[in-house]
Amino acid sequence: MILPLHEQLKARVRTLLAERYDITDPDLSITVECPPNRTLGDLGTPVAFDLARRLRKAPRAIAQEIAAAFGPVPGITRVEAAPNGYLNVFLDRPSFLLARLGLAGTLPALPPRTDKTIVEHTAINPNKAAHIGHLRNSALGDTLVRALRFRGTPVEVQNYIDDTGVQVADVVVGFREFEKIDLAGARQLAATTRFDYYCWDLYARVTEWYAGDKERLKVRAATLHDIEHGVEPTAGLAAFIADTVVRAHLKTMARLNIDYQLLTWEGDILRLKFWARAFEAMKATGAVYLQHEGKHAGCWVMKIDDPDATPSPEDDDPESREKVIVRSNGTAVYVAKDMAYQFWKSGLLGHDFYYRPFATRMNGETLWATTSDTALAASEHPSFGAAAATYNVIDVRQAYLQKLLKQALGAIGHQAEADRLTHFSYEMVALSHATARELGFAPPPDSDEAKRPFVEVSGRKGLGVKADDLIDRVIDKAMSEVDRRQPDLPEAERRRIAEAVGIAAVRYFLIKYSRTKVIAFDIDEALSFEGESGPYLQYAAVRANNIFQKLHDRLGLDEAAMLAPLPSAPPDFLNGSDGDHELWALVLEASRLDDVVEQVVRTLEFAVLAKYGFGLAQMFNAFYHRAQILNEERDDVRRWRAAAVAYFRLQLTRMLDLMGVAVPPRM
RNA sequence: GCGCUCGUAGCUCAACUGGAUAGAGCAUCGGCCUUCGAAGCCGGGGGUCGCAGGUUCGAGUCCUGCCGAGCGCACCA
Repeated sequence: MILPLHEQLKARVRTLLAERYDITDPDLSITVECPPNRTLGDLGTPVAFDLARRLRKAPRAIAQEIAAAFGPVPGITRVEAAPNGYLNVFLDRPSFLLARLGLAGTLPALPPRTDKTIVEHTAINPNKAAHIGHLRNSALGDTLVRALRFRGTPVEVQNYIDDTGVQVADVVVGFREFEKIDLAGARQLAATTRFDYYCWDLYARVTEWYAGDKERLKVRAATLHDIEHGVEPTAGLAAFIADTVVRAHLKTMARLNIDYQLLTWEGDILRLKFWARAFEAMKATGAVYLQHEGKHAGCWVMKIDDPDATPSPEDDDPESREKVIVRSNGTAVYVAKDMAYQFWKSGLLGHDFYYRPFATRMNGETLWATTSDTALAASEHPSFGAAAATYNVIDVRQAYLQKLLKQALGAIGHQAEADRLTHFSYEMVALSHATARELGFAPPPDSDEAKRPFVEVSGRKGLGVKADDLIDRVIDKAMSEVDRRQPDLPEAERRRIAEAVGIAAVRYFLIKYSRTKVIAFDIDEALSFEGESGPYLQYAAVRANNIFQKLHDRLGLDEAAMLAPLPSAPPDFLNGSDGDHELWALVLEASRLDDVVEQVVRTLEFAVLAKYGFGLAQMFNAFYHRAQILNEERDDVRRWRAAAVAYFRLQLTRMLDLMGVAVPPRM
């Protein structure tokens, strides 16, 4: 872990700037970087560049003055001004490594974080099986949760269930209109088939059915009305479908080590009249007002204060600067429910759900769900909602609505909460043309679709790759690789390994791309276990494990015994006395995990985490080929190498855990 | 029409948010399994960073204008 040293370095530079140049500017930011190679230094800062104009001196001269005045700082052996003006710092290698392995000294701790943070992710309509687009959301969301927890932030993970929307209504229509299946029939079906897959196909058929005759949309409207108002038998059937599909989604996500603490059901928000509360707050603060004129006459509207969010395509008339929140018939629009939900998340609603146990989490704890039924309500439950900060993980197409949410918080007088609401936006997943062709989704040759750079996934059309199908394929492929390499292991063990490898492949694939980039999903790439892939990272960790395993098996040396003498061992080899800094470079790179996590949380760019893990694994693999441990005869060299490998393994394992990936004993 | 995002090697993507010689994977060509596992390692070839200006010690990164692509902008959800 390197961040404590960053802080020490910054503090020292700050003090020097104050002493020598009388610069006490509190917002002067001192950035600490990692120089491109170890001969230049271990940490570096371009601070002299920032001061060059202010001090009317060359950056190099400033860097030299700072270096000369630097003085002793624990953990730092040398400070140097590079010819180009960088101020570079060299660390005390042995004490750095020993402290991080817990063999000597202590690590300075960073202040604890206490602000409760809600992360909402997944939020798949509970009317069909999950597809790869949903997986991107969940993989990013879950990695965010893990990253926040890694740095000590208390997190509450929620999954929002839209059980009362048109998508569920459409499947209900399918069951009743052309399958003629009632609740009892649906139960029967759920007991005997892949219910979420069945709904996937049915949903696509309903979409086609509507397209055949627009009049049929009236059936949807009536169904939606019955669901919202609890009219049986429609409402009961809808509830059953949503419940069953949600449980299927949970199972799918659990395969990837993704789970939740609370399911928030839209139906409960409706029945508990959260919107009425939110509406009162918005009226009271003037955030919404009744429009009397123009095309929005009779509607309650909210002013859009951001001109780039003009909702009307035609022109810039005054009405286009407002968003309708309550229609002239008195019903609230879609985003209104989101506002009520968000007010609750931010602790501003003054009203709470009831809660019921829903399932058991992967760690054995209870997965809770909201309820509006007092008969189901548990008398004791953890407290939910009312967070200091919120992340909503939703794809970029919802950016406009998320902006409205933020504005609503500000408009009711809670700018601080608005500032701490983050829309974690990411681009969608489409299919590469090659994969679309392979799956039988190729668009007609001369169509507009065929000319686009990728083929769009559409749940509505049943066009896409189901999450479980992808996971099955990737695990099957991993299984055949494991069978080849580990024929002596029992089947169940090989299966466990294949699952771990498959998860690594899928999860790495889903976060390796920048979130602003559309993923043109390519099945061959997703199934690849070579090069920049999850299994590559696992493989490096497995190799590191094997070294210690072999040390134990062949020489009877366990890790502790191997490393214990190091505090009194000669440090020359780690210090690069032979001109080789490869070992130290590995240690330093491994230590950067906390720095990377900070960057990732700041920018929400999880591709950076993926690349870091890959680069670290690459560094280890190169080292592994060049340097022996088992057969190394120089005792101190062998022990320092073992120490570096131990630290690398620790850090890479932590990094993989941030992606929900485990390191198998073999693979 | 307005807004957001993207354009970097044959393909898919990076570049620590303005820093040191623009790097990886795949593909391709050539080496390395009697030494801790070849899901690996080493090396070669491959670049007008979409185009044109500008800002400054420094620009793939920032500003402006073009070109190309994607997405969004309802009294839908």
